[in-house]
Amino acid sequence: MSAAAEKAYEAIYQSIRQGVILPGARLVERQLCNELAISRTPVREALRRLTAEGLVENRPRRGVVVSQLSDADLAEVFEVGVGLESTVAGVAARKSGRVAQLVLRRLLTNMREVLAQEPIDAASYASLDHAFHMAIAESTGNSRLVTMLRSTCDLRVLNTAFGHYDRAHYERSLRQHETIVEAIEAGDEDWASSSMRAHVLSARAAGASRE
Amino acid sequence: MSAAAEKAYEAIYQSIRQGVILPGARLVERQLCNELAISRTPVREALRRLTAEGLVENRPRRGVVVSQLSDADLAEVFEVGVGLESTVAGVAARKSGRVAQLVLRRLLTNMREVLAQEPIDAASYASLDHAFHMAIAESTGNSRLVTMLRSTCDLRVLNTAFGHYDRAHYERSLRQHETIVEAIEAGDEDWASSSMRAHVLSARAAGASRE
DNA sequence: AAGCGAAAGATTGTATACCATTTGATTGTA
DNA sequence: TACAATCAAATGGTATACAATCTTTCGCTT
Repeated sequence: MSAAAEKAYEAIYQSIRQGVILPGARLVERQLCNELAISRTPVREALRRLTAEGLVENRPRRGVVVSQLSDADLAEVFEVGVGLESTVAGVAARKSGRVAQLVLRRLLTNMREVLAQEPIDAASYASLDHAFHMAIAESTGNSRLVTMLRSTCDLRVLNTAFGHYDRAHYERSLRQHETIVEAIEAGDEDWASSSMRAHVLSARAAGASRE
Repeated sequence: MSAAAEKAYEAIYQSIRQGVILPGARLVERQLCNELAISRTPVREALRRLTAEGLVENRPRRGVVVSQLSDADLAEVFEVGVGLESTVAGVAARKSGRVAQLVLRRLLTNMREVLAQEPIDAASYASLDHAFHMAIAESTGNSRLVTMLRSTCDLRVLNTAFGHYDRAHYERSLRQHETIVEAIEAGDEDWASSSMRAHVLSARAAGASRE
């Protein structure tokens, strides 16, 4: 994907991630063309890529809309996440190198700083959490795991989940992250895998408790 | 994706799946247009979708080629597959319905028929194996699991793996399939998950033994 | 003869024009 | 007033034309 198409993808992607475009909003091709000063072809290409990644949905002949995460969708994401994340953590324990582990440590430090504030900046924590999980995935050196995790470990998912977190939830989340890093550094596959599994399941439980 | 684009996608997809177009082959847009009697726009759309799914690779300004599965790729696929497939089987044990289970039984019967022949038709078995794993994924009702499994449970992967199977390997594979179905029918999540995990790991071992 | 370079051809990337379908409004009728 | 039919505007789908870049080939120089 090159120049114009990449530009369109980045622009739309960031707009969705940062909430400039809200879920349910319709994306009109010609409108995006005007805003980005490019033609429809690369815009369409970007939209198709976003469709493949699940950020938008394509209703044939009716345009694309930013996808909403229904409760059913969240359930699906967690169902996938439990298995995928624990696999990722296990592989990371076997394969991650020293530099990747330093990145994880750095992210833990940043998370602690966010939780030291009052009130807690949920968006910042979500962003760090996302970076944390993706960093673990990247440390496996398995590009397929990275790609798959990207679609489940979505910032919108995290923001939705964290929307109902209280301070205790955040602090538990941080402690779990610390444990996961410890397990990875120890190279203990089972420990890493299990603690990640527990982490995801507790996040699901915290999210579900709002119902 | 509609009409022409869908037609292009199906045509190219099937050509790759059925080996009409071999890995490494270059796909030239205008050429595909002539064969399919449509314009470049839908052809390009199909190619981008195939790129997203990993069947082809896109070298900017240099066209797309059918992706080759290197040994490293196979290792990645199995690394993902071990976790993903066992998750899928576990969910299927919890959620799959009667009709889905009948489909699985039917596939087992077909596999037995293929193995009753001499020599074994590897392509037929690979096709059934693919259908079997996808059927389990679909029985979970989780569209994200289905999408993800599609990219790991690729026919080319299976054909590569089965390329070195002997009769004993095939028969072991069938027995494992039978066990998995039994576990799913029993609604036993752990059993289904574990037996699927064992199944994938033994397939990996059988493939690796050729080195 | 071998190697380098430039030009021509091929191919992808982008823009735009045209067609088909959907959507929404307007008008006429019950 | 409510409803339906029809027409117009909007919008996505497709085709094609143009631009940028890569590849190959042919010719020149050493």
